[in-house]
Amino acid sequence: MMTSQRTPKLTPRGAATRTRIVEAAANLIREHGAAGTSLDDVMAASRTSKSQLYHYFANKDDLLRAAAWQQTDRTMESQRPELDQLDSLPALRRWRDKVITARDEAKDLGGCPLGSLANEIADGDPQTHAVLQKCFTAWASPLLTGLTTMRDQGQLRPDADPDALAEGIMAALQGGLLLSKTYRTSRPLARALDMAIEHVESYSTDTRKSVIPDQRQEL
Amino acid sequence: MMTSQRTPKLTPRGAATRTRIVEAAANLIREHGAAGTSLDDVMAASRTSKSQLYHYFANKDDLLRAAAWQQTDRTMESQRPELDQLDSLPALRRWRDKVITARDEAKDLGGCPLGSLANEIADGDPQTHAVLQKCFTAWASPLLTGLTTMRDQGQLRPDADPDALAEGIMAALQGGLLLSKTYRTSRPLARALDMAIEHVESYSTDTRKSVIPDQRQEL
DNA sequence: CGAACATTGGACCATGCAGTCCAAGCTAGA
DNA sequence: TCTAGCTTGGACTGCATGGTCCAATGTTCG
Repeated sequence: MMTSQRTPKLTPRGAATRTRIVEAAANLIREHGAAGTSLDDVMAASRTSKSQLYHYFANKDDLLRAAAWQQTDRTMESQRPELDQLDSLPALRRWRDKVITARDEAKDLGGCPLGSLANEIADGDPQTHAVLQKCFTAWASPLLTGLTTMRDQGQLRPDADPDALAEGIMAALQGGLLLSKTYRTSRPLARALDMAIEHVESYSTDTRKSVIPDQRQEL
Repeated sequence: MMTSQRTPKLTPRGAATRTRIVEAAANLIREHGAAGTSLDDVMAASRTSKSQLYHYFANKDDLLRAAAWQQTDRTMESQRPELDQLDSLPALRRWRDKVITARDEAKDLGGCPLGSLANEIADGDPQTHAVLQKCFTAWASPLLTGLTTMRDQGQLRPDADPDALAEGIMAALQGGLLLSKTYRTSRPLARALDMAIEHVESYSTDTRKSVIPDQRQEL
């Protein structure tokens, strides 16, 4: 009822097939985009038949939505455990490192699978559009939680807006991934994330490393 | 020879037709993406026939490349004159305002036409990929120039890296546009650009408004 | 004028695609 | 065991798409 329209009984075998389909679709979409992935491709990659696709999903859009969820889960999973404990500047930096490493390892695959989808789907089906929003929000949620904790614990000044900070980090992440995908280097992503984290740091109450670090040297 | 393979004579009439095609293609791509734009759509929108398309362009990819250039030109044009004078913090803020206003006005159209293309084309034809890189570089170039000037004039500390700063701003811009497209508000874009500009500001030598603005209030 | 050549119209083709349909196989519970 | 319904195979349809081809029509220039 969430991703599929009716919810047939779903025996173990059926559930396994459904999972195989979604994972295959998510992989293909990550590599070739939604428009570049045909149902025949999904069939081949998941060793299923057309009737199976349409047994478990209402249509291609429905499958796309399921794949988006899957991709979100997978992405977040790949950033754990760091993702779940983003409540200090060092923790943010560790997460940054993990994100960059992940990109390096999967460099041949495009940038952010969610970003690609969002760009591609943005118009079209409003239902799918809503799913994309939720995916982004889910992804950003640990960030928001961590930043809120930091502020409440006094690591960040009271006037720090966790919501704005989290959104800034997400934007840096997405933009960095896009540029990294285009230029085929992790450098843009690294710079963007550093920028975002320094931005958080500028709200830090720890004056030891508050901004204007070595301003002395050029006075 | 730049976008088209052979370069036939190109009489005034031919040049006009070619232009009509490219502009129509760029518009359609901005709205529906590259994959979502068919040659028939382009034909209809530009009032041309298929033989005309293939007379002026080798294939769809070739047309896509031409449209990317066109879109870059158009985007940069829409940000002038601010774009050409990004050599101070106030100038950067004026540019920011213009970018956000532009997005507000064309809210129904997707985010960054170049970003969408980059995301879509990233794999596929390496020639097209190269064009996308050049487009981004061209767009960022005024930014780089301005930041370099700022550093050389002493507005920014000597250890400021104009290249890194420019890339950070571009990432914020792209990511902000993507999120704004997804959430249908300019807020993410505004926040991302503010973050990037504050980042530049953190390298400012003007101590009057160097970061840690009103840290007093919570001590 | 007449010959190159740029330009245009539009029929045509092969292919790939999403989506439909029905009959056959499998499984679980009564 | 028997049956209801979950599960699967795969042929088939209708359509859109990128790309080809050729003949007709302008246009330029010697």
